[in-house]
Amino acid sequence: MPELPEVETTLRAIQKFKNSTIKDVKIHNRSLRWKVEKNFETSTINQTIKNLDRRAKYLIITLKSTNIILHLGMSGSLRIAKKNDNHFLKHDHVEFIFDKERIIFNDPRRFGSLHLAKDISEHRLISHLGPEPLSDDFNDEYLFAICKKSKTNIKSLIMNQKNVVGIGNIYASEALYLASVNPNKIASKLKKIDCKNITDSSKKILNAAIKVGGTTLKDFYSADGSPGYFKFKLNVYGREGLECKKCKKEILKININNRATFFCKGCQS
DNA sequence: CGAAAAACCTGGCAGC
DNA sequence: TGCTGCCAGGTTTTTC
Repeated sequence: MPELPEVETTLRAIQKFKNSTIKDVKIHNRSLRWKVEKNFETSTINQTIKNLDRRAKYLIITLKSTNIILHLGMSGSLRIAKKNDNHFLKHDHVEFIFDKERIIFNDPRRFGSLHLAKDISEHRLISHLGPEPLSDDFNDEYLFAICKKSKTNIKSLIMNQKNVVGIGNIYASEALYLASVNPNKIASKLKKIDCKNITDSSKKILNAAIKVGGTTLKDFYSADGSPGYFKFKLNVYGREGLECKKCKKEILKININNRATFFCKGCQS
């Protein structure tokens, strides 16, 4: 479900818990992507949240003596409920309970994860990650240097979190469409101007998606319950067989690395 | 070594 | 209705 804009939307919805104290933690199912460690509850209960942040698609909740690293995986979401509202949904795996409210982690496919880490940047899930796509570090010079020495296609390259974080399957197709670059193009054959178009387009598409609360395809809702509206602005994703909004040619669907990939055969030839 | 494929899970939907 | 097979927004691990 969540790529960078959806995680960012979720972060903004739970920012209000800064300076709140976690009164209780209930874990109904520890079997997420990895087993939640045994001391998770004792390390987090009665701790005050000092800060909430995002790195790549990870939510970072900083407590006094440790950090919670939360990943939503493919199908995870957070929702905020009143403390006394006992409405329980299937796949509600973890509850963080505060004075008056609860944050509930729901994840049907259980690809999400929860970890504790004293030092975030040293953690094995974080340490190898590339630059944030919205930062100045993700620019044409940087991307061009990586592309030059890569034999893989450009879509796989920008989805590889070692190269740049936060771009998943939907926004990879969308960014390359906006940049007029064919997703199957071998990275080393790209010109500098292509890289400039790709970095610019990525930032543009991610910012636009964040602005409207992410993309709701099936089941993404922000923690405050509102849906993402970006699906109405998708240019190629899920539009196979329809005509391109720019050149009127057909939008095609192909497989790259076993992932659905959409592009216009006119403007991305 | 890098790149491709399999693996982790469940649910929804198309087709029979 | 119910079964089967395929597909799904991510990332690590295994295989080639």
